[in-house]
Amino acid sequence: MTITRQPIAAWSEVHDELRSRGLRGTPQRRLILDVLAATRGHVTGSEILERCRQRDPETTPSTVYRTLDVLEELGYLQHSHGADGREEYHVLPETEHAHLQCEQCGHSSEIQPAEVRELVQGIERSRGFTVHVGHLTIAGQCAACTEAAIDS
Amino acid sequence: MTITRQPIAAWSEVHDELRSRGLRGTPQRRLILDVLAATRGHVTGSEILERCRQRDPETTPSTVYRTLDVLEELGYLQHSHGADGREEYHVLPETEHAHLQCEQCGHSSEIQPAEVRELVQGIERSRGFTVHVGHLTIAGQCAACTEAAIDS
DNA sequence: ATTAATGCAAACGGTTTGCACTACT
DNA sequence: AGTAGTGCAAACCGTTTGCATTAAT
Repeated sequence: MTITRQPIAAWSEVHDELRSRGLRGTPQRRLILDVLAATRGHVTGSEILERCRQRDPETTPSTVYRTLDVLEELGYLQHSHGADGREEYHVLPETEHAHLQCEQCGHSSEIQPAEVRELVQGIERSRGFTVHVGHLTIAGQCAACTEAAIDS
Repeated sequence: MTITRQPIAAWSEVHDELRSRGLRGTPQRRLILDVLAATRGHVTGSEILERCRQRDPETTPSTVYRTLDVLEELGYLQHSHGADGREEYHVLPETEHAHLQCEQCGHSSEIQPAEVRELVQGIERSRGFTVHVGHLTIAGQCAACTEAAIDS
């Protein structure tokens, strides 16, 4: 017997959730939700736009960005900024995590909160500053690029 | 007797340094260097532009940004991205440090490397990832804004 | 004389806006 | 019918670029 987990995010329900809040379900939003359902981790706004356009070339930036705003207000997304300064959306309810972004190759990987807990707690204790772990991006050079640099 | 420390950055010498590298000293660059000399910590590119314009309204964006590029190449500046995604220049040779940026009020304060050393070393050990501490911005809510939120 | 740097003006890229129109409820 | 959402087109903002001109060496 195979144990199948629930899909991490119940994106199919979000559409209904919208309506129950007096907002509206539209084909455009359904498409955006579909794209998000097929997305893991983090994406930029323009990436979402592009993926929507692959499926429906008519997709408009304003609609996408406005919908992302709504979804963030409802708590389905969170955004932060990557090392290049672009808006980066985090698809929830994945565990909140920080990012490690290589400035050489641009690759971005996740760090679990446990790995940064000490830091976070230290800052919260000493500064009274509440850290948004999901908004934390640590830039630098990844192992692969470091090796490549040594080899050359 | 008063002990006066050397100015942290020898900005007055940078102009000469430029020339000794075959680059050129110009009044525009001198102005930018003056502005930088009067700057502590971090500034965005557009802030530098604005400050230059206060002194010389003729200042042109391209000149400023190009000069900042040059200065960064020479190692006098470093840039990262704030929580709002804008380019943030760090004036050196201040000690390299990370930033704490409040998403409510926008205020940004510095964290010394010592405070993040454990984190940094942990990541470097476990991931082989070289962290650029000077590029690290931790977002969240500062003590003042947290209090304000509680009071209301 | 050489060539780096400037200033202009235009383009960029991602994102946001105003507004008339459409379509969900 | 009422109002949320759409699409368009234009604006936005910080930043970047090409190119002819200027000026530092």
